[in-house]
This record gives sequence, C-alpha cells and structure tokens, in this order.
Amino acid sequence: MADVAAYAGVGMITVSRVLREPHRVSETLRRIVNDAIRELNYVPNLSARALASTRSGVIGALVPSLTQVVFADVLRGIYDGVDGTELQIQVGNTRYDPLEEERLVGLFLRQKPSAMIVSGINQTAQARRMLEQAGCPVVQIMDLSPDPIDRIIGFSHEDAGRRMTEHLIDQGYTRIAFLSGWMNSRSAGRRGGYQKALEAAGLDRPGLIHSISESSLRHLLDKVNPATGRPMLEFATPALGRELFRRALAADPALDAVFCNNDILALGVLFECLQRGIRVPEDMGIAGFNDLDFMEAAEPSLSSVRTHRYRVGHSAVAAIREQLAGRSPGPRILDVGTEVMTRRSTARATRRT
Amino acid sequence: MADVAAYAGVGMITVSRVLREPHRVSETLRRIVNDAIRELNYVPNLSARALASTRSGVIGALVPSLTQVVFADVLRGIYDGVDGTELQIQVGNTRYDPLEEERLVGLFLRQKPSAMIVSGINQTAQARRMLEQAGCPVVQIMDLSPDPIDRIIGFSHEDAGRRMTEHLIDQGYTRIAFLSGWMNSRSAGRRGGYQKALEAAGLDRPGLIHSISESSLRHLLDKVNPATGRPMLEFATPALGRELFRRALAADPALDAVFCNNDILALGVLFECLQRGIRVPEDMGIAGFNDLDFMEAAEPSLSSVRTHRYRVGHSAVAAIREQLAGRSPGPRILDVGTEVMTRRSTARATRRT
DNA sequence: CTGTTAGCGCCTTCAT
DNA sequence: ATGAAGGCGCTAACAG
Repeated sequence: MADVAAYAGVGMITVSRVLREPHRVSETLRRIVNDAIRELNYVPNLSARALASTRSGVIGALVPSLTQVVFADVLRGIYDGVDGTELQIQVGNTRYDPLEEERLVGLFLRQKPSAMIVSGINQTAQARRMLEQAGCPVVQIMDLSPDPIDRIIGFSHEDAGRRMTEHLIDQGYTRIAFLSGWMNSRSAGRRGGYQKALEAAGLDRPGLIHSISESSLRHLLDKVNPATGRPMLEFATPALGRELFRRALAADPALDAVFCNNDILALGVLFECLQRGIRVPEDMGIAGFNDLDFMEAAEPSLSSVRTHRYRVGHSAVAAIREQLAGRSPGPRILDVGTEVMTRRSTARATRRT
Repeated sequence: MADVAAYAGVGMITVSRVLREPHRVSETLRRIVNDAIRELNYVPNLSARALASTRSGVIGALVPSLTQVVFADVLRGIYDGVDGTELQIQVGNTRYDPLEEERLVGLFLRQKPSAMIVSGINQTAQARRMLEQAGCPVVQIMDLSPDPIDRIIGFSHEDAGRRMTEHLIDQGYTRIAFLSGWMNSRSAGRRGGYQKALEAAGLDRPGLIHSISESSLRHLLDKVNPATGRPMLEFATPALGRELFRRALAADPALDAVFCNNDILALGVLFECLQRGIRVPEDMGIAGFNDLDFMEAAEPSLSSVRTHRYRVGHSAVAAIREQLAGRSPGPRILDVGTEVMTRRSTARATRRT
C-alpha cells in the first residue's frame, strides 16, 4: 500500500480511503490512486485490515447440518445475501450438538465477526451469554421465540404441524401417525402441533408416534468420521421412512394416514405403499414437511408444508447488512410463515387439489 | 497477550508458543501460562496471528453449488477433515460460472489461504495461473486430469458413464436415451462414456440424447436472486426428469431404457413411468448417477453409479494437511473410483440383483 | 528452552 | 479533503 501511495504521490491514508470510502476522496485523486492500484497490481491484505479496524467483515453462520437440503438452502440464501458485498461467510457445522455449537460460538467470536447467525433457539446458557456479549448483530434462524438473543427470523413449527394435521383430519383421516427420525427442538415443535390438532379433534391415541432413538439410529447408519470418531448422523433416509412406516403399521393396522417430519421420510412411505399395493390417498394419506422439489413431481404428488429456507437465510443477511449500515434492521422477530401444500397424496375427500 | 505474559511472569513469545507449539515449552512454564490464560479469560486474535505469520489458516473451497447433494457431501467431507484442527474453511459458490470462479480465486488469494480446493478442471486460464502462483497447496476435486494444477482427487466420469451404459446393454436394452439438465464438463464426460459404449455395441443412433439448454432451463425455473439479479439455477428437479423423459419418448417411442445424468432426474422418470403404467424394468430400464440414498429405497430400487463425494472432500483436506505438515501428501493424481450399483430398475435379464 | 527486538499492513486519531 | 504519527495483537528472527 505504501508503494501505491508513493506511486500515486499521495499519503497511504488516501489509498485506504479510495478502497473503503471512495466518496470521501476527490474525484481526481481517486482516479490517480485507482490507476496506481491497477498498475502495481496491488491487493489489500484482509488480515491487516481486520487487525487495524477490529472488524473482520466475516459473518459466522452456525448450522446443524451441511447436507440436509433445508440448511443447504438456508446457506445458499446467506451466500446470495452477501453477494457483491465485502462481507464473507464463515460456516460452522454443529452436527445438532449444542455443546459443539457452544464451542464453535467461542471459536468464531475470537475472530471478532461482524455478525453471527445461529440455528434454532436451543443454545446452551454459555453460548447464549457469549452471543449476548458479542457486541455484534446476532440472528437466530429457522424458528421463532418470544425472547431472541438479539433478532430471530423463522417460522412456527408447531403452527405448521398443527395446520397440516388439521388438513389430514379435514380429509377424513382418523388414525394419523407421526413419523420422524431423530428429534430436535424443531421436530418436537411440529410433533406438538400434530398432537394438539389430534387432541382438539379427539383423535389422539397411544402408539401413533414413531421416531427413532439416537442409539438405534447410529446403529442403523453407523458411519463414523475416521478423523474424529464422531458419528456422521444421517437422519431421514427413505429407507428409514419405510422402516418407520412398517413399524407404525404393525402398531396400528388400521392406520390411514402418516404425517412425516420431513419429505424424505414421506418418500420412503410412498415407496413402501407402492410395494405393498396400498393405495394412496384412498387407503393411506401421506404428508411430509419442507416441500422439497420431488413432492410435487411424485406420483401421486405428495402433500407437504412449504417452508421458506432460502428466504430465511437471505433475510438474515439483509437484516445484518441494515444493522451494520446503521439503518433500521426491521422487527426483532420476523415470521416468514409456512404454507400447507395439499396434493393428491392426501386428497381423500372428493375435492382434488 | 501482554497481560497474560505479565500475569505469568514470562515473555509474550512464551505465551505465543504455548498456544501454537506447546511441546517447545517446558512443562512447568506451560502450566503456568495455561493457568494465566484461563484466569484472564484470554482469547487469541486470529487476525493478528494471520498478519504476523502471513498464514491465515484458511482453506478456500470453491464449489459450483451449495445445494446439490453432491457438493454438500463434498463440503461435509471437507469440514470433517479440518475437525479438531486450527484450519478453517472458507467456501465460495461459483454457480457453475468459470468467470465467477476466477473472481473468487482472486478474492480468496488475497487472504493468503493456507490451501485452495477448486472443483473440476475447467478453470479459466487466468484462474489457473493465479492458482499456480499461489504458493500454497491447490487441490482440484471431483474429476481427473493428466495435468492437474497441483494435485487432483476425483474419478473418471467418462469411465463411469461407459460402465453403466455397458451394464444396460448387457441387460438387453437397445434403445438407451441419455437425459441431463444443464451440461457441465463432468456431465459431458458421462455422456461421452455413454456414447462410446453405445458405439462399441453398434447401438448409437440420433435423437437419443436429451438435455436442456441454459436458456430454456432458466425459463423453466426463472428464480432470480433479488440482490444480484443473477439466476439461481436449479438443475435436476424430478419435474425436469419427467419432462425430459416425455420428450425422449416422443422422439423414440420404442425407447427401452434411460441413463440419467443424475439421480434426481431418474426419480422423475420413475414417477412418469408409474403414472403411464410403464413397467420398470421390463418395459423401461432406469439408471441414475451418484447413488443418493433414495435410489436403493425406491420401488423398484433404482440402479445408479455410486460416487465417493464425502471421501473426495475428506481426502482433499487430508492431502492438504500432510503437505502443510511437510509430509508426503500422496500421489498427485488420486482416483477414488466409482461403482455401478445394479438394482431392480435395470434388471431385465432374469438374474435379479 | 526462553526472551528481546522489529516489524506484519492497515486504520485510527489528530492535525492541517 | 488530505496527511503524519502511532498502534492494532501477534510472531519472526535472532540472541542468550
């Protein structure tokens, strides 16, 4: 940078300003400096900038999984949100482990991030404290809470679960199972909504909920990271959906619908029905959650709850950018909502949708 | 850090050493310093470290997509690879655009990364030059090349495409279509293998290849990033698979098998067959590529080519770590191979697999 | 094995 | 609107 300044015949600070706040430098000098930069092929050193300014320009984003489509979509929204900005994204994979999340929060905070994005509302007390004192914008995503750390963008899983269940009840299904892989707090929210809807309709009964314990899940898919020895949990395969469905059917042969905690499980249920000759939606209603691409294209098309993952990620970054720019970042609690997509797989009542 | 040094009654450098190369500090001092660190709640400043050492500890990873399962798996392997290390991952999304990749290469290199991981072998000349002069390990992934920038880990798409096609031919299919979304160089490799196999068997004929132009793809899914105005290309939905299959069938009603460039398309083809009452595998063989979870669980189970995405990401980081540690990082060209998974969807010959 | 002396490259404060 | 010092927190050399 000193070279550029010398070459352009100005002070270093002017070069610095041209780079960061061009509008504060006179038109002429700006051009001269820019030419010098190009001529000398100068590239600024981000570490030095971060050190001197004590702002790294990094947004830390902690997600529970990199592979689940849901969070891949969120990440895409986040990356698109910083597109064309100086901001960088630093992703951390918590693997659905609050302690790992806590560790990563600490790790990320060392870098004096410009902002933090964390998934859900189940941070450890320690993690929450660190985030509260981080002195940077913090956005929780993919859930709602009346008491966010700083700011939260997501939707109500309980509400979504309730509405989909009401749709199933509305279609005349009466013995509706709930299928899920390993439960996290968001899955539990969905299940809670399901239960409330059943209770309200007087349709709740024992033995309808089928999920899988962490231990048996590991057994089912015991891949282990060779480096760390940690399990690489892969929830929600179609094979697991088939398995859970078989179990649910064994527990209640009169079952007439399943609400799956996610679409992948629902796809497995569909395949199991195909193999057994169970007619969908006549003999069995199938509903999923998230509304991935294949739900609409399936045969029969599968009902699901559409969630706005991309938008959540994108909005989180948008709010952060506003806040960083000193503008109003919008409400502390932002509900992006969900939509029940009713399709053939639950169209038992004559009115097909 | 000065505080810690004072508190412990040692020089700053000793604190620094305790943090980075503990084995070079005497047992006693190490304990004293560690206690001081804990007492004072000291956290090192990564920017300062990066500036002073001119090594950032960041591995830049450029992938064409964050949402495609293939690259999500690769990323998971990469993240798992640095687990428990001081290394950090910085991901860039090139969106299958070589120019964007070039831009990101330049951007990332400014940060003096400890290593770079880039996808495929189609870097622009400029990007390639920058990477060659980066002075850090560079690993290309997910393809093979006799002339890697530095080091390459992947598999032969052409070979994989050829072997799957040979399997189809072996099962007695004679009019085999190739379906793909937007083509990239790896898709093209698969298609090349497919064509060679067909030619070798004298089964090639015009009108068997159905892919989709970028323009019509955009038209099909014209979501645009509101921030940048760039299209958010989502290749390979099941709906696209159904569409391409219909087109292929219209072009050749006697079609008896399809080799899909990826599993998602294959899933769409299966659903289209279900709807039309086309029997699989008797009337129509279906094969995909990547062997995602649902292929095995589908009804009928779907044949595919298993690729080792996670291992590719993990091996890339492993090689980088070896190289950074000054040890032998293994061969410059590492072929992790592929496996043709033959399942019911292509089991036309009596021998079911 | 430990400490001292100099920066790493940039941004801040204060002048002008 | 521009410039001159000083320091951000740490590590590289070298010295002891």
